[in-house]
Amino acid sequence: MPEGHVVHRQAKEITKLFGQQLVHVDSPQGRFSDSAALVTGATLTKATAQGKHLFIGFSNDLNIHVHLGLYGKWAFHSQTPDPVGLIRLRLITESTTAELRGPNACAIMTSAEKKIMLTKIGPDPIAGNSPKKSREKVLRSSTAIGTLLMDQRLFAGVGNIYRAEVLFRHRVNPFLPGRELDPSYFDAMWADLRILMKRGVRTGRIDTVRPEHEPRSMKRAARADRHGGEVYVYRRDGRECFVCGSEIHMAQLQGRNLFWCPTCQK
DNA sequence: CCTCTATGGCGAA
DNA sequence: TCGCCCTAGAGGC
Repeated sequence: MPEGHVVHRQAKEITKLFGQQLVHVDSPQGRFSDSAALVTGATLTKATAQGKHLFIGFSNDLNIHVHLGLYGKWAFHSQTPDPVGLIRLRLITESTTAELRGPNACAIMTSAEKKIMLTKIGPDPIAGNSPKKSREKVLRSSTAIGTLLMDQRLFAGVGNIYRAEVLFRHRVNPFLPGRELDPSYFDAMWADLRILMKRGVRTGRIDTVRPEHEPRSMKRAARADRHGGEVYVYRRDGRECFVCGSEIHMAQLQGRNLFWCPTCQK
């Protein structure tokens, strides 16, 4: 259940474990069997990420496109375990096995098809893509900035946690229409997303709390919310804001839970 | 054991 | 806006 930083980590991991090797590809579950047959035995060249999309490239110009959605998961093993549960896709060498369960998307595509898909995904802060077009669209839009931040054509790889946290860190109200956002705030938030998400790629967790706001009562080693890091507002509804002490609020926005501090983010 | 929830996104209505 | 995809952990009984 990843945001973009996790997918970038997985791309690096798959490249490290399988890159430039002949890989056996199969689908114990069966749903990917026909496609797996098209790449099994070929050399896996490199895995790359754009936003939350993963592309696993093979020497025969085919790619496996994976999107984990809410439930998808990769598991890596140093042996080949007997398949347990529904495994959509396996990558197997003599020394390593990767198992993919529950992805939203898992499909074969040519490099030409991959290229078309990439044009639809939008700029990724981790990849260092230019936010110019996103900036123009956001600053013209009547849609709430909290909704725009979840639009993968504008902010590829940003998910519900980074959305809530970047808005808090810049004290921006989630319901503010994009066109009422001061342009300097767009630039500051994009730059901040780059920092936060690249840190997430390194550490594998989402940490957004500045040192001066860290709650004193908690030992550093003991801190870590359920998502694996320490945050200001995500899933902290009903608890005290680290900055002002107000109660963190939660509301539904476009079917997703939104968290913010009504005092800090007026 | 059961129910609820989730870091996502698609397509139908 | 809703249902669905489809998995696993948390929490209640």
